[in-house]
Amino acid sequence: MTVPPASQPPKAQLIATEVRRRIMDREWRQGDRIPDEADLAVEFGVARATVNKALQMLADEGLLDRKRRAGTHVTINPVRKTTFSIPIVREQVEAAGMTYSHRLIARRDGPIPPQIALRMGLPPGQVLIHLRAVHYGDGKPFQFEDRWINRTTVPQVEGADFHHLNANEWLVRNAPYLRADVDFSAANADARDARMLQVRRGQALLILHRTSWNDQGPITSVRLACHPGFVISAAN
Amino acid sequence: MTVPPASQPPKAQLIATEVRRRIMDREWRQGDRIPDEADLAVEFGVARATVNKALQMLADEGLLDRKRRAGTHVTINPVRKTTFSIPIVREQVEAAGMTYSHRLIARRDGPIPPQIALRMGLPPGQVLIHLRAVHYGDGKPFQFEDRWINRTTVPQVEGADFHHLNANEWLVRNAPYLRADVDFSAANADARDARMLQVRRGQALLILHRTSWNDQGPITSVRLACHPGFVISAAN
DNA sequence: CAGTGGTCTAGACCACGAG
DNA sequence: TCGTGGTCTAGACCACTGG
Repeated sequence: MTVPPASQPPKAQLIATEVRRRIMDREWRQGDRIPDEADLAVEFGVARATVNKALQMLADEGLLDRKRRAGTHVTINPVRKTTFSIPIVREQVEAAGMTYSHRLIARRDGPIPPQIALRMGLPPGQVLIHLRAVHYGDGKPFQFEDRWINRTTVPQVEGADFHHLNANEWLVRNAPYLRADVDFSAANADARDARMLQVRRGQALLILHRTSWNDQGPITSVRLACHPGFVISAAN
Repeated sequence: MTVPPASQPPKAQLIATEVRRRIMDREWRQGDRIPDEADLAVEFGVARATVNKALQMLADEGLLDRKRRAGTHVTINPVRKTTFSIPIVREQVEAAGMTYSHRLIARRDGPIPPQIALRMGLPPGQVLIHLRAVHYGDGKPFQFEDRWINRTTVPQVEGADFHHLNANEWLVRNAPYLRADVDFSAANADARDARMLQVRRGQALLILHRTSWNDQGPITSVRLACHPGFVISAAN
């Protein structure tokens, strides 16, 4: 594969693309072992480190399996990883050309229910800060948030005012996390969901549960009930 | 007594961890500019390339913003990217300790509805292969699949028998894709969903839409209706 | 313009694990 | 055991973009 003159894309990218093409075109088939880095470096006329970078990218994508000594193989079941980012509600609303607003419904201390305790890895009944809020786009409910915040790991939370800056944005700016779990599910709107989101009871809602930790322990766990029509997209 | 050097984690990892710690501990705050690669290389006693690798990892995580000339800054809104992989149904069922089976309900040609046409970027009404199948765990419905396959980009599909190997696995092995879209939403079970999944009408279902392309065009577009209780998890 | 990250190289040593 | 990928280095040139 020759690269005519000065190439715009980085060589590692070009090599990755070429390898992808060979896989797509079945020159290298599922399960096949491909040439080792040194050989490819010679073929492409680059340093081995460059080939290494290209192949690592493809391995990250899930297209290649790499093992020392065993070499690099085309993945049998190329179940590719997909990445997405949970959008900040406000940004999502504004991206849709609507005006964002939110309303803090309640903020009080309370004992965490078992399900939340399980998610956060805390003893059930431990008292955390409990928030409820609704996010609006052009005045229409967009997302209903039910959140628990652990003051042990985020002591500064005591002074935070969530009426103007919403909890998510405050946390994101004031309590960096190391790790987070997210899961998606569906649920029929219960009475409260229905009231908050102004939908009928039983309406199918996309539910997002998210829990985050720092090195001290769990920071926050939130259940987001999304208005129908809300869609989470990802690509790759 | 000499110190056994043998550092298990790669230096780039250690540096990434240390930088993460400095951000967590607010030594470097949101928006701050951090020292440039050359300085960090001196501080940590490594080559600049090693620092570069570490910082790129953190930038990929969304923790740092890097720009030429402007330097590296701690992200203001550290909205971190999350990665997940759509599990192969069979693997998911088996991971739960259940026995997987599936049933092909229908396979026939048909014109694609507008919504699918939009997703695939094909003209509405174009005739594709239309499949319906149900995936079971221990004989109980787990997922209901409604799929369209484009024989133009996957001519080999004509000879495929989806009774024994399900369409997803056949495609994954026989039609490598370059790009895929996924989205999540929620819907109330309609009559067909309810029948296929053996749930009551109106039950909230997690819906997954997935469309994939190769260099020839769209390969397949599928709607997966998941049995209640089904959860998609991601982490970071 | 010049400082900063982006990329590449040639060479080296090492760790893992298949055979 | 020893081939293969994992990682690191020191040095270099380049591309972008802020000031």
